[in-house]
Amino acid sequence: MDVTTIINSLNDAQRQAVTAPSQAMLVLAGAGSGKTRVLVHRIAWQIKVEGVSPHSILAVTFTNKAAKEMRARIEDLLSISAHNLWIGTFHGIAHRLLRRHAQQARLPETFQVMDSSDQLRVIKRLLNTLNIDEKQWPPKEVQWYINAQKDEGIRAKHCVEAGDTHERQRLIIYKAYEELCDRSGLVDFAELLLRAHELLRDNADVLEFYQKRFKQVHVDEFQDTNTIQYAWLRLLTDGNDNLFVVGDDDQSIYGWRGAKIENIYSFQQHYPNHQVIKLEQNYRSTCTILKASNKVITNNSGRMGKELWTDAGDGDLISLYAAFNEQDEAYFVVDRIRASINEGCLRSDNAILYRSNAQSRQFEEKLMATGTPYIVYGGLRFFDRAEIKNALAYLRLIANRDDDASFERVINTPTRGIGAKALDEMRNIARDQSVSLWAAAILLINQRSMSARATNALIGFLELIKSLSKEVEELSLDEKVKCIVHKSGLIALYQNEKMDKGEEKIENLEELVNAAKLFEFDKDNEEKLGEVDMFLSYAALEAGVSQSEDSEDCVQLMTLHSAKGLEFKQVFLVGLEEGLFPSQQSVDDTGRLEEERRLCYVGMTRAMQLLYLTYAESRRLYGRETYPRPSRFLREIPAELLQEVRMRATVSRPVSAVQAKSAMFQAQSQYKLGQRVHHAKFGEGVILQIEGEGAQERVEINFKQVGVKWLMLAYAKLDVL
DNA sequence: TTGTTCCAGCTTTTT
DNA sequence: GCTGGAACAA
Repeated sequence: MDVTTIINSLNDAQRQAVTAPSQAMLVLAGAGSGKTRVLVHRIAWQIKVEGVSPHSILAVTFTNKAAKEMRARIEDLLSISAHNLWIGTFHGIAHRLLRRHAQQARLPETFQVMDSSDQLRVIKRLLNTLNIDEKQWPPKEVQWYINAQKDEGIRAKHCVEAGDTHERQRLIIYKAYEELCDRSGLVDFAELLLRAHELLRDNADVLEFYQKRFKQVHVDEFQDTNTIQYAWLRLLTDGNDNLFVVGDDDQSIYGWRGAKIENIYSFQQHYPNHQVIKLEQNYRSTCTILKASNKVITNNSGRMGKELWTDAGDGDLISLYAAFNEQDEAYFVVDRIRASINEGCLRSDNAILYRSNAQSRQFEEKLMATGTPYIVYGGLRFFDRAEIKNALAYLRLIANRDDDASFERVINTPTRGIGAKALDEMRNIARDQSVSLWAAAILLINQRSMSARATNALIGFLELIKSLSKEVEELSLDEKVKCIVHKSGLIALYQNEKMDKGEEKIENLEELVNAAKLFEFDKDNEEKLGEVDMFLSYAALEAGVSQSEDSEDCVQLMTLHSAKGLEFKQVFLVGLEEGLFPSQQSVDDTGRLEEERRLCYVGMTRAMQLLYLTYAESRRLYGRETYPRPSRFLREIPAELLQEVRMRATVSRPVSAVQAKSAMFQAQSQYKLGQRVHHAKFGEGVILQIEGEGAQERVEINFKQVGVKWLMLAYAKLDVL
């Protein structure tokens, strides 16, 4: 293996980071500076040059996508299978540790991972049994509180008793929730992390084992780690000085869910021998885009300090469009996107980024109306869909009859005459005798206290699960799922539902069977799990095949948060208005406002070639017309880097203003209406219309061969005939 | 058990 | 102004 393949493609700073001797290292990597590249090459370097066994390397990311990408790139670079390399998300790694050491973590071998909606259900049920009013204690808030405590590493027993009644009540709920989860072997996301931390903290032998095993520990997006994640990393690397972290304080946008930028500062204290390397050369954007982004982010205080630069040219100015309203904003954006597509851009070269999900609708409508394929990221994930959760609950219940959450979920889905009353009875029995709902159901039947009809319905359900268990025993995973989905009556249930919706659900269930078929079961997995359990964990920890992963070329719509880590040729950053972006809730809190500003920075630095910023002068919000002021972030961009696409003074008379403007541009343009031109690809044609100015100037041409097209003059190389 | 009506709420989101 | 959930009636 030639070392040069690992370091040749790197710049000086990158190479320095990759080839540094083992020590604590903080790589401050600006947007588009090759962050993942450094991580991948660092790991490759350690394996190939330092002779570290892949077995001794740990790499932690935040998303499954990032983990997958990193693994693929390492395999690609080294042409080896990175199979025994531990690369995963914090949650995935924690899960693995807990499976391997369930006993020492004081968990049952069969513990189940809950996702957030499972957690919410459990909390609702808990409040119910505690006779606590949901009005006074919104389950969402309780969930938020519990997770926040766990993210800080705080157990109920650590909280100081006393305080006001509200405080005390909250603690009672937290405590009861912990007990309930322990009793039924349920682990939520935050618990995975906290438990994994406690496992290492309280078991010297386990800790020593992993400290010895992991010669090198790498962390991606370090600025997004929360208290407990960082504490866990410190335990793991304690005394070894082998923590290699990559992050960007300017891209920390998850403070609201517990991420601590401070971890970057603490790192420097906790690892006194550390080295800091800044990656400031940007390989993504034009100089103009970088200048503007740098300028915006300098308004934040307490930065580590970092300024991106590039070899690339200035590129086009940033376009600013003041829309009349949100409709007009959408028209403008879609119009520009279509123009770029006509010019040969891929649809997926275009991204519309917004602050909040609700904003996507206008753009969707306009894209739909023009027949432009698009994809909206975010929203409901595959394994979060109700029909999928129902099917998985059957699968769970068959694997483990004491899984109360699953039991409750499917006992009357589809409806089989077991109502709230019977269920209440079972819950009471289960609580009084500390048994599972399944056992309680059997006791209830034997009591003969219910009507014959209810009893029979209950017996029917238990028999169904029993017979399904038997039937499914010998089948392959996908056949199991298929059988369960049909025999449980789920398919029949959705067939009777109102046409369109039910059909989609059935399709999703079929997709689930397909996912089971494609699921690669690793027999020698380190967690020592069976195939079904492995699949269930996968369902809980991975987003899964997001909404029909059509690889069709699509315009990309997403929130600024989900755009992190991505890049696009053309970016439309929309809704730049006070109250929307920055959001209303953050304007009077400096800390939160700075996070909004980082979000803006993230958004701007996604753009490779062209950046459009738009805002609306009037916007319907919650049914009311609002007249927001342009976002303060716009004022932070130097005017010389901006070009206004529409004069603000023309608001009152939009129609005539546009006409006047187009007349004005026609006069300036080097092209004239009716002029004959030649295009390299489309051949000869005649100019029908001219619009825009500067980089945005575009013309409509009637080509002899290919018909009428809109072309951006900045791209199109036209010869006047 | 199902359908209707009424009412609150409404950033960002991965695991 | 719309959506989802809960409460209620039939």
